[in-house]
Amino acid sequence: MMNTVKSEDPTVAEQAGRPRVRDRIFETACELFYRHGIRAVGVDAIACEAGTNKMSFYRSFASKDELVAEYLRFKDRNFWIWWDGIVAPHQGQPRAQAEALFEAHVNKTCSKESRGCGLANAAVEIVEDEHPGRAVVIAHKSEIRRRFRALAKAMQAREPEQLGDALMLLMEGGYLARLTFPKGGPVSSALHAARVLMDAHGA
Amino acid sequence: MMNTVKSEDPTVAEQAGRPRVRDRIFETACELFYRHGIRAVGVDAIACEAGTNKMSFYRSFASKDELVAEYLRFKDRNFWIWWDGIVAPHQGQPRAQAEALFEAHVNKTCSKESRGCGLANAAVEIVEDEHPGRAVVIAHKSEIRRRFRALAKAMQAREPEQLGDALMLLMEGGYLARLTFPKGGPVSSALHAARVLMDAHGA
DNA sequence: TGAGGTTGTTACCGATCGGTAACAGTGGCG
DNA sequence: CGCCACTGTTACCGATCGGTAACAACCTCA
Repeated sequence: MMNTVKSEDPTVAEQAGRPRVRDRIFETACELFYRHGIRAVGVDAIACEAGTNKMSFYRSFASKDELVAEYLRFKDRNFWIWWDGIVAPHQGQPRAQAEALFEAHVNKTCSKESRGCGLANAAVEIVEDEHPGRAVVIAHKSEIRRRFRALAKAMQAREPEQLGDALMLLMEGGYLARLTFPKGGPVSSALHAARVLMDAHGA
Repeated sequence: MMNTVKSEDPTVAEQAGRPRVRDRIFETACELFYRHGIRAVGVDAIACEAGTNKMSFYRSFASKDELVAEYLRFKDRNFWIWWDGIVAPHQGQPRAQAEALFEAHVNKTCSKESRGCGLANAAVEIVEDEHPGRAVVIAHKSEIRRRFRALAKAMQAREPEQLGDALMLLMEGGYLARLTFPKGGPVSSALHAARVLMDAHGA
């Protein structure tokens, strides 16, 4: 009754050795949400696609909105892991970091499976302020802005806030454009545009 | 029985003196779709908000998808009327035209009621290729790209395709950013960024 | 062996989805 | 007046939405 070796504490169990049902559901939900949109995917569809049923779903998640919020937090975490991984090899060289970011961004966004940015898409779909996912989206985009501005400042660019915002607009625009254009869309020009902007700002 | 003065031909009636029900429904639908999103608004809500009922709705529109497509065509027409109106005063001066476009874009997108671009939002919500609205969105965004590139070429800019794409990314990014940021968001920097880009391309 | 926790299964809830049938009322115009 | 187009009303359809109750099967571990 006291301490067994595994899975006694629910909070520990949630992040550790939890068998698989919850993980399968979550993984399936992430893919469906990203590919088809949040509102377009129902709880039944998620559970079914994950090889289980709705009841098991609600044994693992309090509500669909809560799952959506968790999906968005997952996307957020992954994004910054991606960002940090791109930036790391060029530590202390903000200009090179920005270029690497845009090169990776173009590659990622041009890939066949890309449906833009899941968090940006959620910004379109989730309008209600009370939705638990809305705060995640806002925090994510605010952090992007902050980092781009910090990057511009580190480059010692003239008008770093303007440059940072401009870089962010380029990236966000690429995500959006990917939804209507196939691989050869305007996103392809993002890296070039970013370079031109940074040059012009003396960075 | 032959030609009376009004409303004998259904196709004429549809675009001319049709009393008001259809128009009220359509107007209401446009506002609700833009404010809350397409998937979030049901037929019942539209009809009710327009002061009528679902039956009258389906007497005027073949289906919700068809109404959505008409909404998007409406947004498309309005956009080009806006664009042409901004561009007209600076005929023959492509650089001034582009600047006027971005100034107006910033103003429009920063307004309190703005929810970005209805067509871009639809690009997120409508995933199915068969949806009658999807083609409208794709055509709209393709035309935007074409016009920006043409504008860049008219400026005699270096690498006009790249500049045109970059300007488009800036504008689209502004639409997207508006969904997460209040008035003072990154959109504010769009005009400045566009100027810098055009300068750098020798336009 | 026995107990507890995790699953699968089935049926159900009220609400809403997009869409339709049938009928009553109303207005304009010949 | 009488016709007819338009509108409102009500009730309904099958499907799906998010969410729950109750019970049987299972696996693990003591």
